[in-house]
Amino acid sequence: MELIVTEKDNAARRIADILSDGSAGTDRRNGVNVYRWDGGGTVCVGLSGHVVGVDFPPEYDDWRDVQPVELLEADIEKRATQENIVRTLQSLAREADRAVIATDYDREGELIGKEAYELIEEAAAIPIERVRFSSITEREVTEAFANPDELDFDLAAAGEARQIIDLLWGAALTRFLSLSAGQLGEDFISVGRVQSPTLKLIVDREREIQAFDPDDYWELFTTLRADGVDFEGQYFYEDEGTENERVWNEADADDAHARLTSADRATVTGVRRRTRSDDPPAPFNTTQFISAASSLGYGAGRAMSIAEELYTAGYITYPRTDNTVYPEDLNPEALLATLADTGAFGEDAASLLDDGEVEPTRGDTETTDHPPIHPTGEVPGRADLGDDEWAVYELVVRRFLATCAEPAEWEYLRVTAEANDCQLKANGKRLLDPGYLAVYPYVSSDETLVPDVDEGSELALADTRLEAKQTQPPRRRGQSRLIEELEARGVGTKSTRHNTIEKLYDRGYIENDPPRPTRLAMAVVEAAEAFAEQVVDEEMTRQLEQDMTAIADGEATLDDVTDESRAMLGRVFDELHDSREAVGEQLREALKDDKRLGPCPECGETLIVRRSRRGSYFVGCEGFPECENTYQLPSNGEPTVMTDSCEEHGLRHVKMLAGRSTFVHGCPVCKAEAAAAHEDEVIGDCPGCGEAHGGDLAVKQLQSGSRLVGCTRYPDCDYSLPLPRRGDIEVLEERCPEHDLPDLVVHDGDDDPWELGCPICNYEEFQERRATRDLDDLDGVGEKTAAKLAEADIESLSDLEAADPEGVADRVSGVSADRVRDWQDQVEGAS
DNA sequence: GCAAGGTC
Repeated sequence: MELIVTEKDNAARRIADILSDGSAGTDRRNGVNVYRWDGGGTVCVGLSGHVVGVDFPPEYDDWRDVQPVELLEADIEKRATQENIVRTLQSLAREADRAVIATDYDREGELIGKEAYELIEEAAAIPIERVRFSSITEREVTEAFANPDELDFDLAAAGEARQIIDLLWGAALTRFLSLSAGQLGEDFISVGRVQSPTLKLIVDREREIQAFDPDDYWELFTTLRADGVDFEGQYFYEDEGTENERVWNEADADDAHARLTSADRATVTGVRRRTRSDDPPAPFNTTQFISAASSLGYGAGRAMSIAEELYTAGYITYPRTDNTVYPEDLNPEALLATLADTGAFGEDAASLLDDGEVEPTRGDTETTDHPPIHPTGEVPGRADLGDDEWAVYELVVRRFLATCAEPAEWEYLRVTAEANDCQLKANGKRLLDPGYLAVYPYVSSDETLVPDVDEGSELALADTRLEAKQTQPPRRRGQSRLIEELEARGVGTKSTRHNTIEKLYDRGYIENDPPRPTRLAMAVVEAAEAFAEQVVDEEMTRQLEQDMTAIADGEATLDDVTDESRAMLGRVFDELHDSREAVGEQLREALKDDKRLGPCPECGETLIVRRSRRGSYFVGCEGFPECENTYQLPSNGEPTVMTDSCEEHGLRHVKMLAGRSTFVHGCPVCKAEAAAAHEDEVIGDCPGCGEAHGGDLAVKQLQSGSRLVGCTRYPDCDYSLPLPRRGDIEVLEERCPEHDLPDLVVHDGDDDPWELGCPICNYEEFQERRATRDLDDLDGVGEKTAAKLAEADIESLSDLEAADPEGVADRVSGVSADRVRDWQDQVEGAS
């Protein structure tokens, strides 16, 4: 029997399909898909990326028992991280008489291949070959299998060196900083070769913003008119041969303003017209896809998770790729013809075919990993996808269409004029031929109208505006700009950059969007700059890339490179040794800063977020025990202190992080004052007390900001029904015939009022809805996944909540236990 | 409970 091993299940299925000519059957072993054909003579199994990982021996597990520097001398072991897959691979290997490694054609793929190689070798003494192909098409795959090669152990060793260096630096320095600051729980302080330079990029920009000193300047605009058309003219002047719009001196600006205001005509001094072509974009790699999706309002992580779903469903190609050149195998005419038969893109695709020969654009990067992201021949209908999935799918299709289209042609018209010794200019643009813009509406095709005028003609001039402005600090980069920057600097990979940014959010290093660094992040970067400069410097990645190339080329060994790296890290620890106290103090102070709100209204000391002995959060005064002032916080979520603050109390707002149900609590003093001013309004009898006690139900507002309908005998009776956190609650005259309670209405800003109705009926409905809400409300569950889950009797969110993750993973192909746990977290977050 | 890299 021949055993074929691929990097992922999806690739295994497609390769089995090609090599078996569609005859392969599927069975499952330990919850892993195995594809079999040739009467069982050939089997194909997919890994899930790395199925083994590097780590220190267990005796190094306790952070307090081990000096971080001791990790430098520790052995590094490989251990199975995906035991089901390892077991399946090894049992198949024992049945096989030869094996073929068909993992992805890149460095990490070679290492994953070597991991499979060693696992097979451990189980059976059989020959093992390697095949390489850069896209899973019939021609490439059959050709690769007809000419098998050997595994490239040097290339795999380059990847292993990276693993070892990343683990050593990351673990040792993370432990050192965490220990020095006394942060040992889940709030440890992490650093790493990729995350720390990424964080420094954000911190450096913040430093520029903080150091920025704005300058005043003025700009002047006026309305010009010719042939009954109004257009905008902007004042400019020439200084040493360059054209300037900004006037840096107020007296000069006032002078120009006076001269333009006193003029009512301008004479055209120049007309320049030129046409320029605007080339269609290159095919999508991961970074450009994330960037385009961001202009549709999707964050990097969300865009990638939708793309993965579309890929798993078979609608688009693999979404993690650096390649921006379509492979030879891709026949754009054939794909356009397929799309031309569909409703949504039919006309656009057909129009491109009508234009004659199709020559797709090429980007700068041609790699062997995967083709650029493009639609496959399987086209979903609009009803097969949710709104977000469709929007992203349409983006991928339209990008493909755009790459097959002609350039757009623009005409630019520049008119200059003179009025009372002042020069004015107007720039117009007109779309002569839309070209690719006709199929790619994500790029603006807005025109600016400037009428056709002749040199020497007269324009009417009116409405001169003098605008006082200030130079602006550099902007914070948004997630997609950061990812583009990381790619340009060679930091991280196509598969990890978006995760790195999410990790920075999770670790409390950045907040908001565009991300800004916390005080902790500033302190971590400062500490690293002072003592372990390499770990925040992207130069470390560049050096590592060079070293890996040397290993891959046989010019250095894994030991040469890792020994040198160990020595360098050893020198970092020599420096750090004496500074442990100072570093710890700096980090602890920054951590506190991130929790400080502002002055205590009682004593003038500082209010800070604290945690009670029972684990709940509250706001207390740093003047404790002299000042015992405290404020409650909501019970759900982790509090973080935001940068914007309450004008009345000068206190920073508090946000409660609770996954999808994250919300802004605001100023705790305002909330406490509102609760104190609120009078409980009795609306009926309490059904919880029974007749004996005769408690009443009232609309209550708590200090924590929560609102509820609860019993007036609280805490003796704790009957309560939840109410929304936002908006004004109005109690109506109408009463519920069943519960004898009044209907409630919530007024929230400009939106239509929200009719809650009777609070008991409303609560019952809410629970009902929650129990039956559709599964595909969840991130990462499309219709196909929902259908597969239904076969395992999981049809609602409450079914999912009650399910055993391991059991689901065993029964449903393509769904892991971790994935199920993610979904369960989402359900919990939403309730 | 550390990293980064695969994958889901």
